Amino acid sequence: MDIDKLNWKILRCLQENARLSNAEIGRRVGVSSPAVSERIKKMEDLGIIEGYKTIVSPLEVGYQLKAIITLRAFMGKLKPFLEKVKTYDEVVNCYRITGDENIVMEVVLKNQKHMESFIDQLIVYGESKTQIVLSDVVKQKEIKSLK
Amino acid sequence: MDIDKLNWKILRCLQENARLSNAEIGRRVGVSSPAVSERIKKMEDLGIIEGYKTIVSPLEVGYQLKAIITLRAFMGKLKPFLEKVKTYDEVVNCYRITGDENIVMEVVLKNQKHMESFIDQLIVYGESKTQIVLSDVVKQKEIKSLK
DNA sequence: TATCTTGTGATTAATTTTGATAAAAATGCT
DNA sequence: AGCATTTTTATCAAAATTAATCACAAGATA
Repeated sequence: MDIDKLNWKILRCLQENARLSNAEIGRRVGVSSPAVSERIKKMEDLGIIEGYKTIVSPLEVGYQLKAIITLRAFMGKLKPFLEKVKTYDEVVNCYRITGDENIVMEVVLKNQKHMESFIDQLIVYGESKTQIVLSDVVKQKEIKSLK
Repeated sequence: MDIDKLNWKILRCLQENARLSNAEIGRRVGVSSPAVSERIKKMEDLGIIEGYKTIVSPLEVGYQLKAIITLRAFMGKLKPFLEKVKTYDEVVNCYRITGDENIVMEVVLKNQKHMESFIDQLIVYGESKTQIVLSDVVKQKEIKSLK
């Protein structure tokens, strides 16, 4: 598909605020609202748009800590972990990666005690390394059109 | 603020699909749409809701690679980097962390050449370590109410 | 020329917003 | 505790806005 200038303009609006109305987007990008609606639907169908998420502040809802945890899985333990990780409420992002470690996760935790018990759960799957997040430098930045 | 059962129900809807109408959310959680509207506005004002983002597929728009890059900043180079990183289109997430490395970033890249030139830019700020993302195991999972 | 795509404008249905009112919860006083 | 007052928050209804759908026109494609 051709993801043209107009679609990028629409995507820029939607990435910045997914709850904008089609009419408002249309006003901003200079096209009618049915056109916006149709283009959004098509981008959804094509998988360009994967979804619309609300960003909830972990701090405001009681998660005092954020951490990056990497895991070097034991022999035969990677696959079981890939299944198990989906059930952890604490894990907001998890990637399989190349290199020494197999997994990197972003997790939210209530407090030190919660962190301790969470890390304890990982022991059976491999060696984990925890790095506490001090601050968000860049958060959920939009994806830009490439030249 | 009391983030009660009803607000969590609303947040669950919004995290799953930020573009649901207030009326539809109201139907699902059993209140009128003005009630939903008012509660959402209050959660926005209080910073519980940080925003509404559209998730764009990096692959579908031409970014073939995703990577996790950590940076161990040179003496005096951390602060300049924290400013510079905001200007990088490739960086979709960036955290300052504890431990050996100071920074962990999630980046999207067009190809190997692009990766090479991006990593080259980092050399002046510190030692970087790059891990290619093989797959998303868990992506942007919603934040749950804690018991 | 014929066909396919995509935007516009119009119509109708649905939604949001606003203000008025009522119910519920919290607060204060005896 | 018991009761009245205040505050908060929900509902309802009307008006304004928006979304979905349609026919049709303008370009692009074959």
